[in-house]
Amino acid sequence: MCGMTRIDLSLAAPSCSACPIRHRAICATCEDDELLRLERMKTYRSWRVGQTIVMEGDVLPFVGSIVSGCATLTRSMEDGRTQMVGLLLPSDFVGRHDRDRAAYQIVAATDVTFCLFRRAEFQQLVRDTPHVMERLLKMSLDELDAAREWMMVLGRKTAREKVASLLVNILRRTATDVHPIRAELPLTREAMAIYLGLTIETVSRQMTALRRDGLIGLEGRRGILCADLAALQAEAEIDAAP
Amino acid sequence: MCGMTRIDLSLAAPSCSACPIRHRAICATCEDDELLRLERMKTYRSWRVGQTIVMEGDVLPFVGSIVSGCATLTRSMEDGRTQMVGLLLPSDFVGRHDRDRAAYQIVAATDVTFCLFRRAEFQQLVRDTPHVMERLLKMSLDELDAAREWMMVLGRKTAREKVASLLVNILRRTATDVHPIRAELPLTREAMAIYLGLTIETVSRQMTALRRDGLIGLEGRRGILCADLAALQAEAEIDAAP
DNA sequence: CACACCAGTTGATCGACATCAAGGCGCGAC
DNA sequence: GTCGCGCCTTGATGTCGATCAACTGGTGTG
Repeated sequence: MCGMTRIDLSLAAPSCSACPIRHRAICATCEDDELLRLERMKTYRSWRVGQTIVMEGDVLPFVGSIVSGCATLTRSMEDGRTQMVGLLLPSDFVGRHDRDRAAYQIVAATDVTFCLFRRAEFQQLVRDTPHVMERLLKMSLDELDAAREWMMVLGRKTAREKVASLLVNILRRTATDVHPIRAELPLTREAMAIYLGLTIETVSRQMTALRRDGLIGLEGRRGILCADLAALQAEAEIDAAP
Repeated sequence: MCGMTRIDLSLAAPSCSACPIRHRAICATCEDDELLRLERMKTYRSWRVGQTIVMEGDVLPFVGSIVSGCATLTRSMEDGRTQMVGLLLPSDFVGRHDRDRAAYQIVAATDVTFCLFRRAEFQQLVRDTPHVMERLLKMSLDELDAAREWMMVLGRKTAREKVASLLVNILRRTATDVHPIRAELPLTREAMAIYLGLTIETVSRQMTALRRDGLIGLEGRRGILCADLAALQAEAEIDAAP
């Protein structure tokens, strides 16, 4: 931290129509005139890897979408035990339109850029525009389903299955479609451990074991390769049906 | 099951204005004229303890609210490992207005009564009535927060903390306010284990240990007493701030 | 170049919870 | 009554992942 060059990470917000998350984020169902309203409301803001965006309980005067990069939602107990409860990737929505305090700590897992709206303005938009509210509802219900899937992982899977499940998720969401498929892990081993309810050492051992068993390949610290996603899915005990 | 008397558990639906969950369920923000519309749409239906209401993947043509009793949402892996992902108590909402298949198995944990709406009709209601959609959104976001709290329990808490956390939740939601406070557990030891990612035996041992340590009292199989909820909360490592 | 530092890996040991097994208690059937 | 059956408790043993500890390789620094 000390010695880090202080820089302005605010960016001029580009046009919504050229936005990489235009068709997946909260704005997916908006018409051109509504996009104009959004463009007048929105602000882009970026954080460097490792920076804390908000602490648990802090006032969070914004809501918004991840445009690029990756951030984590975590909760901590007084003795330091920490659990990740959300992994934010591009197009994911952050914050509650009806609450002004963050229930979770939000940290930049990589350099990350958000498209933000002031809470009060966004709340008005939601009330004026039923299809935006419905979009928000749909995205919230999808997140709830993801959280429940994750509860299965945390409650019942072995360490090997947990690690395989996380890798499958990341490969599915971010992999290139060349063969073997390849993805860049947005998480350190520590963040993976916090995600999975494990320790760093166990994550590391399971990664090594999956590589030894020929299920994945490792390229440096962050690169993962997979020649047979179905085999890795089987290891994760994920139902074949998508 | 065999030999069980087959009975009709459908009930005439009473007036919404006399409904026990009138001010907490999806209808909480409805005016009188809207209640009339709901009364024309709704059907009451009951299930006996232990009955499966829907299986994972089944078509679920209804959505609705729990009026009385308790039901569980669970997911299972092919080898039989099972995790509870939702605990439904009176006023909780079940089903997605925009999906017609159940993502989870739903089972009656006690005798249970639902107030149901046909999916298509309910979806129309939601689209006609923005404040109902907002209510549904708020309830979904609250459920998401509860799921994330639960992820902390599953990922990081010890068996003792897990059991204490569950007891605190149930005492807070259903206890009488006499002293010592008292609640009826809506779950068997097995259901508690499936909720907490533990085995029956571990749940039983932790219940015994909490009783031995004077933190709770047990009355038969289902009754629990607690003279000092703050002490039990401390045991659960729940932040004091509500 | 030597050094520190950090993320990650690997090994040895420990302990919490799972597993396997036996027995208790309440309750309905006959 | 007593038999059988669910649900629960308790005990003995096993095992997976945590913990403690040492080490590696890459990167930045004086």
